[in-house]
Amino acid sequence: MQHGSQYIAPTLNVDAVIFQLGGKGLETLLVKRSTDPFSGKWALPGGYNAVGHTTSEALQKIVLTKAGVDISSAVPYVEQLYTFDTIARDPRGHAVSVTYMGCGREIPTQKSLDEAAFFPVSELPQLAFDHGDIITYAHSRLAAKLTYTNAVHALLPQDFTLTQLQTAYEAVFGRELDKRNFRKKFLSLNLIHETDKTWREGAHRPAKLYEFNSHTLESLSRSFD
Amino acid sequence: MQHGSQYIAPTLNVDAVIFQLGGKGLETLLVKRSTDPFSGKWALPGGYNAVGHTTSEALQKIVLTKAGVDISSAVPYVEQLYTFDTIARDPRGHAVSVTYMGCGREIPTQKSLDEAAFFPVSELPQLAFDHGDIITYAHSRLAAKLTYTNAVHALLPQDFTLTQLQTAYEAVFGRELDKRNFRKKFLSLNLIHETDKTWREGAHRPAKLYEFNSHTLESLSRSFD
DNA sequence: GCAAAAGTGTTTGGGATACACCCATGC
DNA sequence: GCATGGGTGTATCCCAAACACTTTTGC
Repeated sequence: MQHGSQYIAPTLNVDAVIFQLGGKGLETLLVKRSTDPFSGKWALPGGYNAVGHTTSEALQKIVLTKAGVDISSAVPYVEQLYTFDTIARDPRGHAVSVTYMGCGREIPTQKSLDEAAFFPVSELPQLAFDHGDIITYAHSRLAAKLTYTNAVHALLPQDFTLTQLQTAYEAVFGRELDKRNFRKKFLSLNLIHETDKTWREGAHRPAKLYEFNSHTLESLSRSFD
Repeated sequence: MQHGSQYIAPTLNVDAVIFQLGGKGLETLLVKRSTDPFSGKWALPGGYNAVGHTTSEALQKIVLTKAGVDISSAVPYVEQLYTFDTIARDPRGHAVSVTYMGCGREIPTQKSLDEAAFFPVSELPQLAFDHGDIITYAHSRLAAKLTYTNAVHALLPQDFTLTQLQTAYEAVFGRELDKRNFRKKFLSLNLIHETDKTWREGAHRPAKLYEFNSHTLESLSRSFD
């Protein structure tokens, strides 16, 4: 097939699954659609990717505009997820969506075009398009990433307690872990070190605070859980 | 941004990294370009994805036409790899490429538009576009897949010897494995069973032939190497 | 002193690794 | 009988999993 003659490209979209931890575990950012199709339904923040912009650039701009979230400052870990391309996924016509997955913590949302909110992945509303599938896929990918990389750092503050760290893993994995085994194993990976600070909260012993040695993504020497 | 006003989509391409085992280890399918850009250079089989066709459909058709390889019959394992989208990757203009990785064995190539051949990944010619990066990425992904799935089956015949199986792993991993440990570990995964056939070849003891219990993709209970 | 979360060790079983010789065949 | 690749077992170490009590604080 030659370009130019009668080649027509499908629409190119980008969509983002942005995770953070909240009171009810892992949450994902959604926006309420105000136009058809799926007007009134919640959806992943996303939109058109025009020629001349990379998918990351388009994503950055769209998520800021539509959901009021600035990925470059508030979402330290972002990776491309998968490209969804079934013909029928958008009732307006063939649209290929390059999806991304990102993680952050206490992500601030500015004023935006659409109403935006974080929903616990365990209590998602009805979703537009195939966005439910995309979230499920992103969740499983995040769980996998936590087992063989230091990606958790993006879900935690700079200084964190071992309990917070364990809670992050439990929220993503959806199951409880043994405290003693978790600490022994994680500390043996040499990814984090103690600080001289402690965290006091409530009527109980204060917790030591830890820091990651590096905030760049690394593969673990042996996989975790 | 609204569709319709002045939205123009980038060109959508698909490209395939098709692996098989050959005399010099892991090989990948390339086609020789006969037109600019990169005329005369080797490239991955790929081409335009027009509206109305999924990327798999487009891939299927393009690889058959340009390289003479019928994916549906000769490439039992195919998965989507990554979407490459840097603006400058195609000198003709912004083209987003959805790439796929596939594995087969003794893949027949029919007559095709372009000259097509398998090259050992250790001896690749100069490649067009960013196709060298794509192959490197596909190779690392394949190695990872072999550690946690039964995907090797796609590189082997229906009946195979344990030596063939080990050789397949060694070719993909690029290093040698211990024979006794390999056999003990692989057999303990319960993915394969002995047949009553044997393989005679050369002046030495004949080898037992094995079969996979299932040819559908499965995740291993514990990861391999 | 009591409630609440932080912190800490030992035992046991199984898989990972390292390693060398005998077996069945063709010529 | 000899060359060639097929086939096999053991000892050691480390990691994974299971499991319960003491410590430090606020009130």
